Amino acid sequence: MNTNDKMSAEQRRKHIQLLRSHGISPTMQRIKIASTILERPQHLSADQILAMTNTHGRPVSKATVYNTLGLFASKGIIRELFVDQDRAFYDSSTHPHHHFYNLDTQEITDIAVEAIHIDLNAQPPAGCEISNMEIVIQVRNKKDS
Amino acid sequence: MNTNDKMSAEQRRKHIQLLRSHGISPTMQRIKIASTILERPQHLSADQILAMTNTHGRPVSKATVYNTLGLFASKGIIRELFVDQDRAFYDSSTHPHHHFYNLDTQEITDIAVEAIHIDLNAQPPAGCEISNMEIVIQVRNKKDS
DNA sequence: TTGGGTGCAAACTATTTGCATTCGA
DNA sequence: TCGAATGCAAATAGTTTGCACCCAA
Repeated sequence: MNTNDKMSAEQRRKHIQLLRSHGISPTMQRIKIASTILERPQHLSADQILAMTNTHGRPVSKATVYNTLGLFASKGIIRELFVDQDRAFYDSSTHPHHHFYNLDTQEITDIAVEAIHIDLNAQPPAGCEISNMEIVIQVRNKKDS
Repeated sequence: MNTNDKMSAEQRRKHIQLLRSHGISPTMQRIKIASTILERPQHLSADQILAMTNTHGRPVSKATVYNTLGLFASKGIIRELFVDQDRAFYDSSTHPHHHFYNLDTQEITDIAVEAIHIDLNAQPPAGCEISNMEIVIQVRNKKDS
C-alpha cells in the first residue's frame, strides 16, 4: 500500500463520515461522487462530475449523478450555483461568497463575500422574503484591440 | 372597423417600423411575436409567448418562436433575462434595471437601477472584462407563521 | 415479510440544428 | 436566376420521473 492509497482510504473515511453526519446513507455511488467533488475546492457541472466519476471503477449512471448532486445540495454538503442558463454548476465550497462567470469559457471564479457591498433600497414584492443574495457577475474574454 | 381594430392596426404599423429600424425584415411570424411581447411591459417565458401568440390566427411553430426571441434579443428589441435555471425569460423593457425573481411562482418584478448600489472591490479574472452587472435577487413566498 | 430507500432506463422539456422553401436583388 | 434569409420538423442536451430491486426492521 503506497502513500496515495493511504490518502484515498483516509479521504474515503472522511467522506463517509460527512455523508452520515448530514443524514445521507453512504452508498458506493454517493461515496464515489462525493470523492470527485470534494477532492478540492472547485466548480463543476453535472456532466463534468459524471465524466470524472466514471474514469475509474464501476460506472455510475447519469440519473444517479444528477439526483445525488441534488441530494447533496439540499443537505448542504455542496452548493448549487445559478450561473448559467443551460447547466447547473456545483460548488464544493459552501461558505457564502459570490462569483464571476466567464460566458466564453464557462469558468467560475470566486469573489470573497467582503469584496461586494450591496445597498438595496427596494422591498421584496408583497408576501415575499429574500431567499438568496448571491451575486453572479458575468464576464467575457477581452477582445484583442 | 371599431376602436380596437384601429388600435391594432396602429400597433402593427409601429411594430413593423420597430423591426425595420433594427434591421429585421418584418415577416408575419415576427410581427405576431413582436405584438405579443411588446403589447405592454412584461416578463414572459418562451412558451408563454408561444401560447399567447397562437391563441389567434395562423399558428407559429415553437422553433420559430425560440429563434425569433433570440433574434429580437440580439438586436436589442427585447432583453433576455437569466433568472431561472430551466427557462429563459424575455423582458419587453430594455432599459437597465434589476429584478426580483420569485422561485415559488416564477414571477419577475423590476427593481429600479437606482435602488441598488453595488460596491465591487474585486478585479475580474485576468483577460476578462465585466459584461453584465444585472442583479437577480431570488425571493420566496413568506411562510405563514 | 414488508416498506421506505436507492439506482437507473426511459421519458420529458427547453432549446438548437439542418434543411427545404421563399424572397429580394 | 441565385444566394441569403426564413420557418419549422426533427434532433439534441440537460434533467426528472417511475419503477424494479434491495435492505433493514
